[in-house]
Amino acid sequence: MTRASSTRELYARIWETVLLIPSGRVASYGQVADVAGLPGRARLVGRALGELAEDSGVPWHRVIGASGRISFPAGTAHHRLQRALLEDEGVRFEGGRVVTPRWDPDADPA
DNA sequence: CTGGTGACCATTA
DNA sequence: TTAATGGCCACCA
Repeated sequence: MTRASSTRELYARIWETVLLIPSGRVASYGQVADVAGLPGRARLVGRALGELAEDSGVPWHRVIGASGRISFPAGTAHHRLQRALLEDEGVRFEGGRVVTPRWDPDADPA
């Protein structure tokens, strides 16, 4: 495998990982980083998602903070959109926190 | 080059 | 429970 990964390649790897998250499930930025083979690089995940085009098909909304909270400030359009998309998939919230179980990459490889 | 910023996170207090 | 701290590091002025 290639070792000298460019930032673009790392982004691609992150997007591929996010694509694996099943509908109705959520994963944290750090979790995505781990699965993508980039432990400790949670911030890179957020950066990679910010580069996505609207029609990318990557389910960016299934990625939330480790605390179970949406990372966009409450009240923003981004925040409302992400929450709406998740609720449409059956993800439940309680007190601004996701209570639906996290994605388990081992149990749900695809 | 330096310094600030941030869709983060685990730890500590 | 919240707040501060240190680590992470790509990107930008």
